Amino acid sequence: MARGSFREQVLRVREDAIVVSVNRLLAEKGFEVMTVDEVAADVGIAKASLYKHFASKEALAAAAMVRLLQRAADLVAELGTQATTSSIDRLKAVTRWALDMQLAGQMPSLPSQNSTLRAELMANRDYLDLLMQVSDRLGEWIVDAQQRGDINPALPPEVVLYSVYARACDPVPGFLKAGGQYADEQIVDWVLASCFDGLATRPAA
Amino acid sequence: MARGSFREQVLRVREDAIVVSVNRLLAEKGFEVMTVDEVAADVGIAKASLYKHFASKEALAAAAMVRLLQRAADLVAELGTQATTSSIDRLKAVTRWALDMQLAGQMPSLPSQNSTLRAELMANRDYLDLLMQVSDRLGEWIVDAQQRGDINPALPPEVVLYSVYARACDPVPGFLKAGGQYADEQIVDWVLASCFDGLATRPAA
DNA sequence: GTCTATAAGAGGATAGAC
DNA sequence: GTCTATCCTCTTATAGAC
Repeated sequence: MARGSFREQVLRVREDAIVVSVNRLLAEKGFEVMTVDEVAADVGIAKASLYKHFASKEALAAAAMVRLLQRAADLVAELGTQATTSSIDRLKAVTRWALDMQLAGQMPSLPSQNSTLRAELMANRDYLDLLMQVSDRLGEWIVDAQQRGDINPALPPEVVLYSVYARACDPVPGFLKAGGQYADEQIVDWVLASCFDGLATRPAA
Repeated sequence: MARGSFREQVLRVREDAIVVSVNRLLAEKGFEVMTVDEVAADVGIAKASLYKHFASKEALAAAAMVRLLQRAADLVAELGTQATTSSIDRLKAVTRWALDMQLAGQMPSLPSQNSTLRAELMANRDYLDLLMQVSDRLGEWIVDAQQRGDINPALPPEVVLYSVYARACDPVPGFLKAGGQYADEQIVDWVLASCFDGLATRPAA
């Protein structure tokens, strides 16, 4: 990918700073509560300047979501190169990454409910392409893990895939962190364990 | 509890109709996207009349949340009378109820993020009392189930409690229902299984 | 492309008649 | 308590100078 002229590079850096701010604010307040004024203030530029870079508040948020999915796709690609890592461990690694992001306040909350953002995302080719790319790869790992006996074959791969995605907006880590008595790593371990091993006691192998 | 005069009974019925509408709209769109105009239109009265019953949009939503918690408390109390039901089965029954409510479009989405509603709820005694009442009872069952070897004793009861609560806003059932190829009961069974037994294969007992 | 200033409109809340 | 009509704030988005 060509870097373009110096001006274009400056532009990309600025837009990246905007998207980083949007990502953080989305994680903190969600799309509806976040205002464009806040974004402008956080970035340190005038609101009108924001609209020179992004056509709407939805486009602003969509850019953050695409960036997030790009990071997920990068992680998935990297895990795919590690021939020694099993599918189940790859799935756990992705889930752990999502939980880490969430606890670091960098996981924008997905709009599962009615929202103008949802409509924008469903019409965004970059977003949909990345989502499918990641989902396909995770789907392969899930099926492989089921064949190897590491994931319950009674569950449709769809159920497993959605369960992994759902960790990104799981309120449990936030509740535990709000309590203030556990370290982030401890929280992630517990949530990971409850997700893959369940709440019930495991029978002896 | 006294029923009061006829006028007061009519009032209660009307307010209940309002709260039912609010509950459904909260489940459908969430607090931020829901508008008071929509509520008024759905109930079939003027917006100003709504404000004779409830002081604000937050109070409106809080009433719906209190009603939801009241139902949860009723269910928990009823389960508590069934001496033959084990703690783990009681916990599963509560979780199943939450999933049923969600699939029926009657589970208002909890405001885990920044929201004026959250502040209102944290100042609402009815809400907090009910929440503590339900949490205490669920907590007892969790500890008992751990002692009986039905719930993983390595998990703090807090983690288990939050995991049960989190099923109320789990996006997985909604995703599966949106796919349209599974019956509601099937979806609930899968989500329940993944919650208590985990995604990983269970070793032979 | 960045700014200041402002348009345009949605949505929460209320006035006042009945 | 219910209505119609209105107020007013907040927020998205843009106009126009530089």
